[in-house]
Amino acid sequence: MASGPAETTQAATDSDALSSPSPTPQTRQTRVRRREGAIISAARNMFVTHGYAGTTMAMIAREAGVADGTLYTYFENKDALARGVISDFYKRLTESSQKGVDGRRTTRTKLDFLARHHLGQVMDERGIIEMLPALTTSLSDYAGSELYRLNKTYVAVFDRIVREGRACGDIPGDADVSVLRDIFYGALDYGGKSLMMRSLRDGVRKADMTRLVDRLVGMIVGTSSSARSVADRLELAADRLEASLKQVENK
Amino acid sequence: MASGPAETTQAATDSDALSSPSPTPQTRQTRVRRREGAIISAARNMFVTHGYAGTTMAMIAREAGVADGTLYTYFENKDALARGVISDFYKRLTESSQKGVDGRRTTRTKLDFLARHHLGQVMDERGIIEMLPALTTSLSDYAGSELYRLNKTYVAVFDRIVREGRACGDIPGDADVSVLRDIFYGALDYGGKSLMMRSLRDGVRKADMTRLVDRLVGMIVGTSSSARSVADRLELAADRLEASLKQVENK
DNA sequence: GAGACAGTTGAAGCCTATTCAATTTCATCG
DNA sequence: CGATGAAATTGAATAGGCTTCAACTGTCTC
Repeated sequence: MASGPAETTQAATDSDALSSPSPTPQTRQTRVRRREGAIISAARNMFVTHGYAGTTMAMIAREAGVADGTLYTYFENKDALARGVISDFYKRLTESSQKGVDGRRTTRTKLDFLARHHLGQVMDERGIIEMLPALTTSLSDYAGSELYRLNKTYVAVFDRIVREGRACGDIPGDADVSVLRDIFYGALDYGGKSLMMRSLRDGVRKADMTRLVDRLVGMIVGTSSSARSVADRLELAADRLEASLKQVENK
Repeated sequence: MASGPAETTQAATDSDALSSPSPTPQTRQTRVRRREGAIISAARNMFVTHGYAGTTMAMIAREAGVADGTLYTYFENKDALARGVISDFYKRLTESSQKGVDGRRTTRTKLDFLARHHLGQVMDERGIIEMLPALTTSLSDYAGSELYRLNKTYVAVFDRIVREGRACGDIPGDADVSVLRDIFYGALDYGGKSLMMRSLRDGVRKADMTRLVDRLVGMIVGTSSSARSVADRLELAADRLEASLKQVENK
């Protein structure tokens, strides 16, 4: 009881709260939406740091500043809450990916950006995506789920690049797009785990990431490294520099 | 109580029980080992059909024909039991992979076999490997675990093929083996999931698997499909024929 | 056959997801 | 401005599954 007029302190994560800068005239609906954001954010924090099994609903409730029971007015159960966190992740990932891809000119630089971005995001919030298998008892119900739809939307970013790249002759061969997609995302997910394991020993090595991405993208667009245009190489170098700078600034 | 002198019905999986064909003179030790096999086998069945979260220790105990408490004399807890199942899987996988690879002559046919074998095994016992993320709260404790060691032993099969292939000029380029490994297994795991999803709609398509494997292996050994030797192509065709035959015979 | 002991048992304890009756909040209306 | 009721919230009670452990059983040794 008590707890005052719900002081949603943690609500302001960064995703979609804060839309109305006015402090008082919150309608009930916006407050509810804001609280949902707080719950998802709290759940994400807990899941990322303690894993799915290691976080209790009570932990999430405490972190979100609500009572245990409140969680169940927003999500049917723990699984559904985890799915909500994954959905949120996919949405952010798709949007930022598409935005970054749109800012690149050539097929190679688009793929290069997409690969680095995917790796970075998945490594940052590792554990989010890894919850997925645990939530998917049968493939057949996953096939009809919202998560599957969101995943399809996300990988569509890659599919478009490949189709356009093929149309303008950048991507040789006639392999099915789905094959290239499997190779691309499979290698990135697996490689991301490898990179994290290695970074435990040797610290994060940008060079390792670059080697993987170069080889992978090189396998898809036919040209060997030496055949890249000067413009391409400059653009890629700029990308990498910016990424490194951003990392340095965050420290 | 009762349950008689442990009738380990389910024990005879195929892995490592049955070593002594004599029926009566079981020493206490062999009975214990056999029972451990029965428990792992029961757990595997339950995990594969109901998933990790969906199977209770009581279910496993019933399937194995033991009391709930007995499970804890063999495995510390549910997680450890799941790890035992995965260990067993890796051991069988490594052995059968190495055996198959040893029976192939060229780099390409070795890789081709390894890819198909991995895909087939992972698809058959899908869910086993997928439990892994749920059991790995922190990367750092995974790095020191038996599972990590077993995984390294398994992928060493691939590593050897690559090193030998490079030595005899079959594999061009100077990319780090770890990069190729990430691409190889990543693409197979991700592709395996894709194949299973698609097979829900269209039924299993051998052709889809072939497309993925051909492309993937082709990316590693440099030669394009047209440049393969006749002997290679014959051997590959024989492999595929035999695999298909085995499937038909099993029905 | 007695003693020792590894292996087994299953009911009890504990922890956590989930429910739900009671309470509080708040937009609306007289 | 207070009354009204729907929506939202609460947290104690419930239920179910993992894990423990004191008692028991079968086997081996002398």
